[in-house]
Amino acid sequence: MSLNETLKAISDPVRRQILESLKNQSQSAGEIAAQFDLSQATVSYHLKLLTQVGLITSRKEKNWIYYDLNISVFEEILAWIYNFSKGPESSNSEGGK
Amino acid sequence: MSLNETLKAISDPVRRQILESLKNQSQSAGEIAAQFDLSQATVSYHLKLLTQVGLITSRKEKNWIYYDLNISVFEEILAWIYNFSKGPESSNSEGGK
DNA sequence: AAACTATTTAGAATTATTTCTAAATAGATA
DNA sequence: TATCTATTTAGAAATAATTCTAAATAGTTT
Repeated sequence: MSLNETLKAISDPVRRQILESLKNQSQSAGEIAAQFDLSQATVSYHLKLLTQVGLITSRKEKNWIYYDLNISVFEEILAWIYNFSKGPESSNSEGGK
Repeated sequence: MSLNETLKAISDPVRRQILESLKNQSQSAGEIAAQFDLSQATVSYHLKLLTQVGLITSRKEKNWIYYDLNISVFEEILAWIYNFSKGPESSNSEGGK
């Protein structure tokens, strides 16, 4: 997915908390939702967004849908940031209407 | 400034383009604004936001206000991301209403 | 001082994101 | 099959972010 989408995804505190929660173990949608003072539907919306952007993956098991962190996507963000500490060969983050 | 604010700041494509433009040279508000198809006021709003978050600094010189990139703030973002590739000693991104 | 230049501030309009409730799916169990 | 459980989808309401125009600042130049 695009860097733009990825950065937007991690710019929300609820979504970051979801990622951090998944850092230690795989969890079902319900288990994740239980950690928030938000409706299940709202958490489901955030999970969908994180999935679209590739930051998490999901797998169905019995009655539950388990979510897992997908660390590899962070590399894209790192690459963008490294561009600033490195030389002047400029990068290019789409956008700028 | 907070990680939350910083991530929100870089989640906007216009602001990322400003950062990238400042990567190579210091520029005045007008020079920066000229690169966008947006009003000067709008660009000024983005510059203010980036300044608040510490990603850029400004200095007045004659009739102009020059902006400079402040790379050090990126470290905070890097630290957050590194937490995922590293062990399980969990971090903590405020938020989660 | 008056006029000019560069930029910001205010406030409103527009657009996007988040959240909620209610209903829909889809699979599991009785 | 009927019912139950976990989760998602739809659509509306609430909140937040972006953008604009017009006016305000502040410092320069004549």
